[in-house]
Amino acid sequence: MGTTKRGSERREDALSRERIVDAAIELLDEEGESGLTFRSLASRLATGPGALYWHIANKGELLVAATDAVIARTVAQVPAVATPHEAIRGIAVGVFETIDAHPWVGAQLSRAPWETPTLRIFERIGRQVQALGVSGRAQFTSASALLSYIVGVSIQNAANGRLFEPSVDRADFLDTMSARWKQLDAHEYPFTRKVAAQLPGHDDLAEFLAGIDLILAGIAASR
Amino acid sequence: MGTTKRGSERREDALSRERIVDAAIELLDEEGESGLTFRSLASRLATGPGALYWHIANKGELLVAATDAVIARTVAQVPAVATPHEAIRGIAVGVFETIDAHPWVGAQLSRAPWETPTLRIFERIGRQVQALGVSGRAQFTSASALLSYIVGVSIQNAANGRLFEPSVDRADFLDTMSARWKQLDAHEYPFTRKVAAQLPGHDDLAEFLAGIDLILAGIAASR
DNA sequence: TGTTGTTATGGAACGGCGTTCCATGGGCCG
DNA sequence: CGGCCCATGGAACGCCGTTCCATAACAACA
Repeated sequence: MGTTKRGSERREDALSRERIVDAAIELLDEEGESGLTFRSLASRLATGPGALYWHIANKGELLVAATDAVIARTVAQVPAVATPHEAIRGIAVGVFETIDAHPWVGAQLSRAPWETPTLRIFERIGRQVQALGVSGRAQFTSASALLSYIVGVSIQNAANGRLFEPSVDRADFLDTMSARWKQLDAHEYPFTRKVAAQLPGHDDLAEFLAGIDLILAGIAASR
Repeated sequence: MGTTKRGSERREDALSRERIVDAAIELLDEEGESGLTFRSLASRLATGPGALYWHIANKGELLVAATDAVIARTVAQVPAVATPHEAIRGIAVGVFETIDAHPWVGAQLSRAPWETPTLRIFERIGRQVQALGVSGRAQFTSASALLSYIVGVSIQNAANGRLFEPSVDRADFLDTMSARWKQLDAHEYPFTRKVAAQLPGHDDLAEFLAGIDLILAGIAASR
């Protein structure tokens, strides 16, 4: 692996771990997860696949690095607010929107759990859980329940967006889904059929935050 | 695609969608997600890769079918209990244990959301939410919050199990993780470092159920 | 400035993947 | 018995991640 050393200026177009990771993020955002290959990445950087391996061990490491770069930016941008409750909502919204904008981040978070990206989120949540006054052992429980919920819902949400072509807009998508649910077997899926009617006009982010409030209410009730 | 027709008995070793899916499940359980290839599957069924495509459109469909078979078995085996609260815990435990035993099921659930397997779980949860007395619009919110939490935590848990070789046992795993967390930067990760001490002796399933109770407490509080 | 050794590059090649193609065989119906 | 369609399975295509290695760029020293 390469450690670019010395203050001396190497060639202008020199590769570096950072340049590679940035290009990978661009590629993932533009072409989706399947658009990132060592060949496409190399061609974007005007080099060959072999050269990349001097800076990065394998594709897994590349994906972790790309995810970490994106998540680090996210947690850094969460606005400071007055109450822990609001702060947790802020983190939740940040993660939700990040994964919505970069669906590959979600997939990566569940594929490689408890890597640095996950820990960044966990840490931010944990501090606020502490600030809520949750006692010792319950801090871990509360923080990891929130983490799992936030990441879990965000992934589901982002995956939904890719169920149909990007051209299909949100209202049409919900209508299609609702119609499909209504055609399910009446005996096997009574509940799903009933709530299908609620699907159009459904606000994912609001629903998500309502879930956060549910969990926070639970934490408060059992404090 | 093939529709095996007629009551007549075809050759003894005839392929069928069902035989293929069963063999795929075996392969996934024994060799993990990367162990399932059309070639390995064909050789287990003593045929060639091309023959499989008569019964199954592509690998995605195969994975959905395999996941659905496993999840269907799971929801069918959830024991009947007295209260909706207990019933939801029962479903949660069933899903948790299924994904723990078949980690590939978890990956698949988040990759292809709102396919039949997810709907099966959603339906069971929804009925119990209804039985809890949750009112109209809140039913959807509550059921999908529970679904996301249950699937999200189960996936994280199963992924943890694959972080190290299967030979490493659970206590060693938690010790290693705890040690790693304690070495994080003191200024950037104060919370994570503090709860690292709680990691050994940590009971994932109990923690998971505690989170369920948190959410149910929240649902009850806001009913 | 010339020489030497390390750092870094990038093209070629390897094995394996999902998928497609197509020549062939088994079983039913006229 | 002959024709036909369902079903089979092996070969081939184009891609992937990764490895290998010849060689270019650069730093240090004579």
